[in-house]
Amino acid sequence: MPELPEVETVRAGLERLLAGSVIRRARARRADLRTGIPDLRRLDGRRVAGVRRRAKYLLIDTDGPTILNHLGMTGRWHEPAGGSPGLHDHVILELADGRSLAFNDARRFGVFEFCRADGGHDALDRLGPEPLSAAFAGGVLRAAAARHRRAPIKAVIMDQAVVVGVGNIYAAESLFRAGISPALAAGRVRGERLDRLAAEIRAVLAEAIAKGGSTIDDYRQVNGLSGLFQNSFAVYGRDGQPCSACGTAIRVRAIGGRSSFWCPRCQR
DNA sequence: CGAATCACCTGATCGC
DNA sequence: TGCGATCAGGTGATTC
Repeated sequence: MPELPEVETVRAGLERLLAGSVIRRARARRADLRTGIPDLRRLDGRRVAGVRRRAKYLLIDTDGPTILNHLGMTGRWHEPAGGSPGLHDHVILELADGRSLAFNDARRFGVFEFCRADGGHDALDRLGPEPLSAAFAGGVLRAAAARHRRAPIKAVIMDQAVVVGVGNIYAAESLFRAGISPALAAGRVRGERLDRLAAEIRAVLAEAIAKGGSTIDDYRQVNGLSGLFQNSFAVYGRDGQPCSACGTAIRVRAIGGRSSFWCPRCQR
């Protein structure tokens, strides 16, 4: 579900709601999600310093532990109606001012753990550069394509060890903008085209953040609103519809086990 | 080693 | 209307 733009939008919303607030009582309503949930009593009485993002992970800093949270496919943060938890509200943060926040995750592919304040955690150790940082320089995709030359280019840009934050939607959209077929072996994409692809990844992610992410089904901002970028999709979910650039029908096929949408004329 | 497949879990949707 | 099959935005373990 949530890729970098959605996680960044949730980060901003959580920051607005939580920064400076004191957690009166934090509790998990089940023992685990994708991984075990630690004893959240360590958060009781702690003040939230801020909310950061690394890749698709949220890091919620307090004057005690730092929370490491991944939204998985269906994770959402929201303020429960009437303050009482609903179906799939797995973690409840009751704040000293009377508000409460819930982490809801129907499929339980999410993560709710602690990590070191410096970000030390197994899940964070092998992540590639942030796509919107200077570390995502020209050579990153060239090196990755050389290393994974037989893999489809779409699988390479979705590999979180290569560059973080790109999931199935933004992989499809950035490949369309770069004019590259998602199934093309990475080793057969010329260096200049990889540089163009890196630029399009940055552009599409930045545009999507500006629109509050993409809402297909589950994803919501913390304030409950949908994102808007789904209205800007060129190919994702548009199989059979005419390409906005050339009119050719958009196609869909599984690549690397994921549905992949592309224009067979614009993308080679 | 790299690349492909499977497994985790619930819910929405589709075809019959 | 009912029901089983299929699929969904992610990630990590396993298999080839």
